[in-house]
Amino acid sequence: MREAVTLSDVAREAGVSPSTVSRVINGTARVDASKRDAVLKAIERLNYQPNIMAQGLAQGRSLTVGVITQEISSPYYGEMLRGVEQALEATPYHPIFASGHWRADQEEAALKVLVGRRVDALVVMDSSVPEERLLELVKKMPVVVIGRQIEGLSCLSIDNAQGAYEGTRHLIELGHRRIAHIAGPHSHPDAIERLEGYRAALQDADVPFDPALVVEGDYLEPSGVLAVESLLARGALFTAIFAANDQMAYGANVALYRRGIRVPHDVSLVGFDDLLSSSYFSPPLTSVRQPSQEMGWEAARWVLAMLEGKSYTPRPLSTRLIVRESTTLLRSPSSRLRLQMF
Amino acid sequence: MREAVTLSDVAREAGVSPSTVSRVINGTARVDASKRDAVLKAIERLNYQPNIMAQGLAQGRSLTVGVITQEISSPYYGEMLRGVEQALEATPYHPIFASGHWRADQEEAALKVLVGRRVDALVVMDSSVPEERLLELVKKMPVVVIGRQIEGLSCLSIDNAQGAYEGTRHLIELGHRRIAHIAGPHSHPDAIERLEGYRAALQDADVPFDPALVVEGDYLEPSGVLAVESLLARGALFTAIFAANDQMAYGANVALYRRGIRVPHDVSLVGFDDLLSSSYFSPPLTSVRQPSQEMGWEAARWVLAMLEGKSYTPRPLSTRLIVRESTTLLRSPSSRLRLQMF
DNA sequence: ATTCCTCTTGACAGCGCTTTCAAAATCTGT
DNA sequence: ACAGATTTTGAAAGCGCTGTCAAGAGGAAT
Repeated sequence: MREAVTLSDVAREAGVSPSTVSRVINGTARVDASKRDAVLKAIERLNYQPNIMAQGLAQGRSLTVGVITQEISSPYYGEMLRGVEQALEATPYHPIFASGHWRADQEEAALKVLVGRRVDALVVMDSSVPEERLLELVKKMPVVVIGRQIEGLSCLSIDNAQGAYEGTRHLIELGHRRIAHIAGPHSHPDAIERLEGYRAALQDADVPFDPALVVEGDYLEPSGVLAVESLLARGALFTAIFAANDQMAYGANVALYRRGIRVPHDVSLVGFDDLLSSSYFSPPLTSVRQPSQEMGWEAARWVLAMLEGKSYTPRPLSTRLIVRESTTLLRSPSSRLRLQMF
Repeated sequence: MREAVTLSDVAREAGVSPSTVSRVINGTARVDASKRDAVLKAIERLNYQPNIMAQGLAQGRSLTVGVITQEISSPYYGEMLRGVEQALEATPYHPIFASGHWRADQEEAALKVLVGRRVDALVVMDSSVPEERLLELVKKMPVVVIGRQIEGLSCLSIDNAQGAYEGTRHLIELGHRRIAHIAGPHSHPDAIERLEGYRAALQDADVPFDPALVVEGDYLEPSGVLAVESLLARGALFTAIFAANDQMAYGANVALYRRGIRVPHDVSLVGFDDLLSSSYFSPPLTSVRQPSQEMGWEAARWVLAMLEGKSYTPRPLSTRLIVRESTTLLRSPSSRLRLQMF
């Protein structure tokens, strides 16, 4: 483990003072061309890389942006993280991630770690920590919250109700009237909003809302399976399913497949998020696209702007229905009858 | 942005010297019980959190483990990252990620960033950087390489050939003889190994190897689509496909679906990796499981051990064929004929 | 009571860098 | 060539923490 070259090594090599080296590195003040050259050459020769921690200590910043996700391996967060990564790419900042696993206590622990590491700013995705905690943090550093609307904070989110409305309306337009909904956990505001969008679409089309067609999941695949199984078990009649996210739609799809119910032939299926993999699903999944990567990107740009004291107006983020092959026109009544048999 | 409490604040509050506070925090030396109490109380009262950067500077370490992935949003790396995260959870270390995007130059840039941030150790996944570069790094810090075997480095990888062998043999055992292979990029050693495993299985079963049945992809979904399309376009006859990874299998599946070729009815499909989502694929994908999360975990434990100067023997990592519903017995010749029509 | 030990404690010098501040160097105009 | 204005430069203090070192406090032993 050989010793790292320090700034004074460079200074000695270039025959100038450490201050001067610092100045050419940061461009903090003008330096005579000849000396600057010498310094740059020395840096090159010694292959010098500033010690970020020392810089941080001296300047009171870490060039680090903390990012709270709920689950780093989830495809949904993966896309957002990619967005954050991209936005930070050409800047001196680097992201550092920590996962909350949808649990307030774990998220709090994650926040502690990031704050302890002196991140300069924070991007919090789908937080489940109390509002006050975030409001407290925002006094210390720039914070952008994704997927939650909190007074007094910079928030970034999509119109979940609108997205769900469109997804549901699409099914209605295809002739479906008995549309089941696999909802997200009711502890998630976005899940509630999606449920509301679903209900609004039904209402606008004069389709009565049937609570028996709504099952709550937890946004993960297995809960989609369970949801369909429970619907089927209790003999619910439906010709379409609107799932509150793609992962549950995936689960629903397998459950249907297992029962020999074909998508979209027997049941149409709509998801929400439009994960990268959804276009490669079979059948390719109709889904309400949420611009996840862009959201990560916008959030990161936003905190960067705040760090520079600039103001920033994020581009409006909107959902868009992506129609693929998991939805189709409602078939003749006979098909509905067949379904009844399960 | 209120000022952070420092160690001296705590010292003043507790009526002791900074050294004593440091000793209490790190347990570096014994401290009189009464004073320790006072310090702990003061820490509590002021809600003090040590400045990691200052600690790092003073101790010459950053408590950070750098992780090079190729694409943070990829489900495959997501699982590994989760493993790393888990392994580091109860330690003072925290991971910091950077992506190489399968390009040596970008990976080099990512390495630079991590080294500049003074990571204490490095986990490198599927690196495409020259061997020498890694050998150079290992002189400076503990390094564990995943998915590549390099003399003189701590490497962690599965037996790709063996895995591919089993996946292919499974198809053979189901009666298939015309098995197409969607290979990974030949620049990846693992892709080569998988291709070899595929060939070995064919050979052991006396099935002649037909180069026309092998198409190269790039490990991403679209290339799976393309692969199938090109096989079909050139009139290749096959009753099964072994894809070098799940993502390409997903792509292949859609392409088949588009042509009305059913999996597994008309064509059996085997993937490699067994991504989390593969069990929710429809049909649920038969795949060669690679214990990605565990690999991330083992790699992280390994570097931790190295940091502590301990030796570590990673548990053997092996692949396992997970048979699901995308593969089935070869059907009567008639089905093969049907296929010919495409 | 005196000396010698052992523990506990605080002063202080860094870690590698930035950032005043004032001295040195250069340039202006006359 | 000289005073004054303007750059350019280096010395030095400090960012918050650790770790060495020696002084101070008690105890034990004589």
